[in-house]
Amino acid sequence: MKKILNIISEAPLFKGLPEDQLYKIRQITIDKFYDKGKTVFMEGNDCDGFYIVADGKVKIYKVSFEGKEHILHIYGPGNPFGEVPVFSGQKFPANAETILKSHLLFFPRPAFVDLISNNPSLSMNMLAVLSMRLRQFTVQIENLSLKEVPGRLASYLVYLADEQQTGDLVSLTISKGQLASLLGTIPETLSRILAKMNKQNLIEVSGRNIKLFNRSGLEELAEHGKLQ
Amino acid sequence: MKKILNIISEAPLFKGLPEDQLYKIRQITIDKFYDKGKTVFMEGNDCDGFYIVADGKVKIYKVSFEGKEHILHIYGPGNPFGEVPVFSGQKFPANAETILKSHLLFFPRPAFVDLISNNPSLSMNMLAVLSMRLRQFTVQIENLSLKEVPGRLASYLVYLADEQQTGDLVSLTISKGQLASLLGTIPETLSRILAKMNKQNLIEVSGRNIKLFNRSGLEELAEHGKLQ
DNA sequence: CCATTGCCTTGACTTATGTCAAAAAGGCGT
DNA sequence: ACGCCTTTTTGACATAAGTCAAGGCAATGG
Repeated sequence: MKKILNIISEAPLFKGLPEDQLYKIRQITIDKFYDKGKTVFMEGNDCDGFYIVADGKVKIYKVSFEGKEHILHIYGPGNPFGEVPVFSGQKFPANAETILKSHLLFFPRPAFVDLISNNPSLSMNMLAVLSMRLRQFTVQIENLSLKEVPGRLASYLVYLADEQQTGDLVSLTISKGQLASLLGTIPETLSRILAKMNKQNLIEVSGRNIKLFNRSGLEELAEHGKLQ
Repeated sequence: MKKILNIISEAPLFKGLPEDQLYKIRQITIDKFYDKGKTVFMEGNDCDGFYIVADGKVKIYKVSFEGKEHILHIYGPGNPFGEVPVFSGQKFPANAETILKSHLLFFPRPAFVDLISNNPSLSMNMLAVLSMRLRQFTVQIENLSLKEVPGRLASYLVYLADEQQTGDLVSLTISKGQLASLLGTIPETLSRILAKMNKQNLIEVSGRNIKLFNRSGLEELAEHGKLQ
């Protein structure tokens, strides 16, 4: 287990803050440990603070009336989540559940609000983080409403490849079912589209490892293309 | 034309701020006037500040490669827009265009950042506004990925009715084409669904005025229903 | 080594929604 | 009132993606 102060100092939210501030932040954090598949909070719960992933992985998702689940985000180490209602209101707008055994840092709302209102650079960081989130959401909405599933998948693959820096070999860090939900579709459809992309020599899938044969083809697909 | 100080003091972003702060804010605002259908900024433009609608109406939208347009928001008096890149980066993530003759207040980035980093309550307001936006986006994504068009339309109508406070009579403040885009669909589909809802005595449409006959039916539809 | 379990894939079918084209309705200035 | 333009509606059709059901595959544990 990493030292908490380390985790804090590396989180984007607290990046660049002076050491004495980090100490104060350290003071108010509460460690929480969860097994895989545990609920952290549920939509509608009162928000008494927010979290940062120290270790593990958390999915943020919504559930439709019929029980269909749509994953909004999957967060890993360093990412904060549940911070929205800290400022806007008191209820969580979605569900959070660990998809791996996880170590979370919890920041109680009153203490954090106190901290932020006395620290301009912390609030600037917070503003930057929220803005980034908004930007991601903009992209997500664009994807959902302007692109079809193959396009969304292609842009996810390209994004993964950029992130993982392993050339043309990417590996999914989540199950295909979860990926389907993240892309706003269902496993069957995802499976069929992967098979199609395979057949067209865009990619080669073996389990969770995917080789990108034709990066520019994928990028074009992500932009505007259709799959034959 | 309203006094600028009035507009500022009534905007959610600046709500509750002391008078001397409002004056300082007033000092940095720049008035801008646009005719209907004018571009305020475009996706990819460098962000040199953000805007608040003083009067008129502005649409924020994305355009797909084929030229298909999806409206993300429509903002009216009091609403800020373009504030995201002020904190997160320097490019605007979407396009902004007036859909009415509009009067906008412009806040240059450097002056505003200066202001906010010296004023904890302003930054708390800003955090609240951004959080609210994130919450709305969450709902929008949920709608797009978990609901079909009738559900999205129903929830929009119920939302409008709540907002307009005119009982069961709502009037669209935007064209049906724009509404279609806001709901992530096309005018033809919207038209057909309105006709269907009509036939089922859920609503009665006449031009831009819509009478809600069966509010709970609509709410159920918004939640999970299908239209026969 | 086999059985259980969860995850993924495939096939046949249905349906919601997009596309294209044309007509109808509405708004506006002359 | 007229013609012009935009918006909206309607119809016939195409298609992406969801549903349901069954089977395969792989990992895990007795």
